[in-house]
Amino acid sequence: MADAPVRVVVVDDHAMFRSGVRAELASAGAGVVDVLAEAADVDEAVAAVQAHRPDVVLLDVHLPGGGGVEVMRRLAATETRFLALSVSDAAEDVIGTIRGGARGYVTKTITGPELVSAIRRVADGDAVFSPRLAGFVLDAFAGSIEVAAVDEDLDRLTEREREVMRLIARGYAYKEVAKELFISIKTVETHMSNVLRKLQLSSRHELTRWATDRRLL
Amino acid sequence: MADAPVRVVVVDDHAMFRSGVRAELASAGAGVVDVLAEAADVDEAVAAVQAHRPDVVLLDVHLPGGGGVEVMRRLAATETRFLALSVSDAAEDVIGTIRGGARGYVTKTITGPELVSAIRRVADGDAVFSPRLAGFVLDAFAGSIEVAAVDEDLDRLTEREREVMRLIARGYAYKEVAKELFISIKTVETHMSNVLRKLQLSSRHELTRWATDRRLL
DNA sequence: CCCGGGATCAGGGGCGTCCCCGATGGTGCG
DNA sequence: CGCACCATCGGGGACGCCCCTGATCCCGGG
Repeated sequence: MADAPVRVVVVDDHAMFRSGVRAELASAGAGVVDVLAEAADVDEAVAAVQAHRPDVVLLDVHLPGGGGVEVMRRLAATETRFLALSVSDAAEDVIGTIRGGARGYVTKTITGPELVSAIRRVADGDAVFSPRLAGFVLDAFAGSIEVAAVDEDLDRLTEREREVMRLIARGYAYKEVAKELFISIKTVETHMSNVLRKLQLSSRHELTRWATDRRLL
Repeated sequence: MADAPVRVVVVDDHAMFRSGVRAELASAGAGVVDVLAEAADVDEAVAAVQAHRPDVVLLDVHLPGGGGVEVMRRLAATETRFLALSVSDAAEDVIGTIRGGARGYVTKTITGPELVSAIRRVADGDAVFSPRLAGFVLDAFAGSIEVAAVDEDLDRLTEREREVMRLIARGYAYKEVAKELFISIKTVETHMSNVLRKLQLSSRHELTRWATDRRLL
């Protein structure tokens, strides 16, 4: 337990959240986790890591300047380990981040002590996932061909079509989607028609199953 | 690793499956897991456990004579530990079995070595769950009030209503449910109307989400 | 400058969903 | 026997879903 402190850089675009992380880590006691620096976007993150050479980077997934994946790409040469810390538990984000090189992925619902534990385990070379995520991360790697096919299909959707698709898959009625996106019902119908055609599905029910099977919600 | 062998009774109504379990456990080597007896229904299981006093009972959930839960109820006085082994990963089965006193629950997709490991861990007093199941078992206990409420709601449905409910929740159209259950569409509509009213839901989409949230599929 | 693609919208039609009303027969219970 | 409950079915209606045709606007590439 009384090893050398783990040296950490915290990357997140919300200052409030960075403060919270810093406070939680500090309350674990001095000499357990040492926050060397913080960063709020991709450029700052790269600079901070190159300057401080931390053991672990706590990395937000959604980050101005390209996201956490971009940070990892530009620091691929270093031997720093990345622990993704995100509000999202969508498969797109998780799989993408792991592929980008993260050694772990936990959601922001994590408690302070759990985070400390996760950081130490990543520093030791372990992979750490939130319990909910572990299962489908393994599934995704077991069936990685299928995941690739999904991404291909998903790429054929436009941004607007993806928005509509997500809401429909969650059970929104066309009317509700229209209100949510400030567009007409008819426009929603058009987008949905395109979505179903591009994904080769024939009803919103199949879409729901398609999306839940792939944890896109 | 070289502790005393774990003494086991295998309970399952399929002889073929019992043979498979026995073979897999034997291939782990002599003196690791010792299969004392097999049983194919509730009465046999109770008798076998009382006769052999095993460390662990490998217990199928769906069993003629009342299911695995009944076996555990009638053996509650013993200090035997139960490891449920089932094809089902439905929440109803998992939660019910755990409540009945099982110390673990693994699905039949498990490999031989994993099963050996699971048996040893249960014998040592650990709780063992298939990765997919661990998450929602914990969820269920965290929100056990809600689970109780679910069961209460479910109990208010008749058998026929539950059948219809399951099919609808899986995305079947009324017409398809009718064909599947050899009844008229109108009857399906009546049942669905009752289901929605009893569960205080207002659409088949809410029903789908309700069911998937609780893993009733 | 035209052409393609994306986003927006409209009308109309076929079918699915969900509700209202009502009806029949079976079954168990006091 | 009367009564409650269940399963079964029907008509009809309001609205949702999905498709088709067709239209406008904007934007970027050849």
